[in-house]
Amino acid sequence: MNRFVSNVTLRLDSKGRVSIPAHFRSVLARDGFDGLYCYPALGRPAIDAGGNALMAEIEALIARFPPFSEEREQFAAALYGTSETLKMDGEGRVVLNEALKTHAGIKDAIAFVGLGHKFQIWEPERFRSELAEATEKVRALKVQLGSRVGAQDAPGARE
Amino acid sequence: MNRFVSNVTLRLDSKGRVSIPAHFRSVLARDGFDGLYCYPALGRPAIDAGGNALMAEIEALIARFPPFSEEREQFAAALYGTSETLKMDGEGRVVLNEALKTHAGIKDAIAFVGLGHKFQIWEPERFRSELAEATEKVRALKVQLGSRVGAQDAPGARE
DNA sequence: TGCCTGTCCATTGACGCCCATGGTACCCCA
DNA sequence: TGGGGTACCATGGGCGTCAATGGACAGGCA
Repeated sequence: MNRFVSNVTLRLDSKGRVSIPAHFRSVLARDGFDGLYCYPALGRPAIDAGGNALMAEIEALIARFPPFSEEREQFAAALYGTSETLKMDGEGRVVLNEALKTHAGIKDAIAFVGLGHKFQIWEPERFRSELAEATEKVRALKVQLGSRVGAQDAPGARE
Repeated sequence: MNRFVSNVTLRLDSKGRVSIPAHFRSVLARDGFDGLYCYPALGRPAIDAGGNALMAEIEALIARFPPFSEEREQFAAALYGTSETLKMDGEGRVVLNEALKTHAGIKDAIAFVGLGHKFQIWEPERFRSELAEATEKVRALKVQLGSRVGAQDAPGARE
């Protein structure tokens, strides 16, 4: 498995350290990345985190804009400029800096949320409400898809 | 046979483990997936479960949205973020985490229900009533189809 | 000198892995 | 066709390992 899936919430200790879930660590290791690449998520109170796959995706995103264009500069600043590469200690823990914690409103606990090629770091309470909202949207889309099936293409069976 | 069919109900042991029905296991093995990919079913108190085929379906759903778009992030959180890849022990058993059990209202027994390319995990009592309702719908639909069959094609298997 | 950071070790509780058992359905052979 | 044997499957339980967490200790920088 080379995707980040599932979610867990872990606590920060008195020194501000937090364990990266073992499952996520193994994905990072398979990805060949030592440490944790992360930056404040755009437009939401969370932190994007991952390894080489995430970095490559960002690079591809920025490369779509012509060199020296204003968009490119802005994207580069917003993503690269705010990125950090956190070191992991021998037990697989990291410490977030103040900027990241402030952005996500993190105090003493963290929700790790797998998103496939990357994962996000949330303040647990905020994640709960975000998840409720997201679930509602997915359900709405499912209904929409369901109404198209039969009239249009129907790839494999569907619930 | 590479489809999940039929239904059985099995019991959880004192450690919370439950055997995946041997027939389902063999389908998973043929699918080349080690373990069990699963997530809370949308809009119903059940758990969707399967292997690579199911994961590919989720991936396709998310891939419809551009990277870093808000929709994609939310969908990924709702789908990947609530997914689990459960490990199977040497005897083909898994243990469900609390989130999944709560969602489906599972206590000490499980109904495994084949749905073709995936299967669902239900609390047995709830499944009985769900099945009764579904049977009624199918009967109604069959009448409807009967008038169309011959004029139309019947698309792939469906729940 | 004092604090922050990185490294190392200890604890404990959960989980993975292994072996054992009982029951059942199927098969083979008389 | 019936009886015995066998193989597979669901289930139970023991035990070792690993993950999450807490804390001690040694540099390095201000």
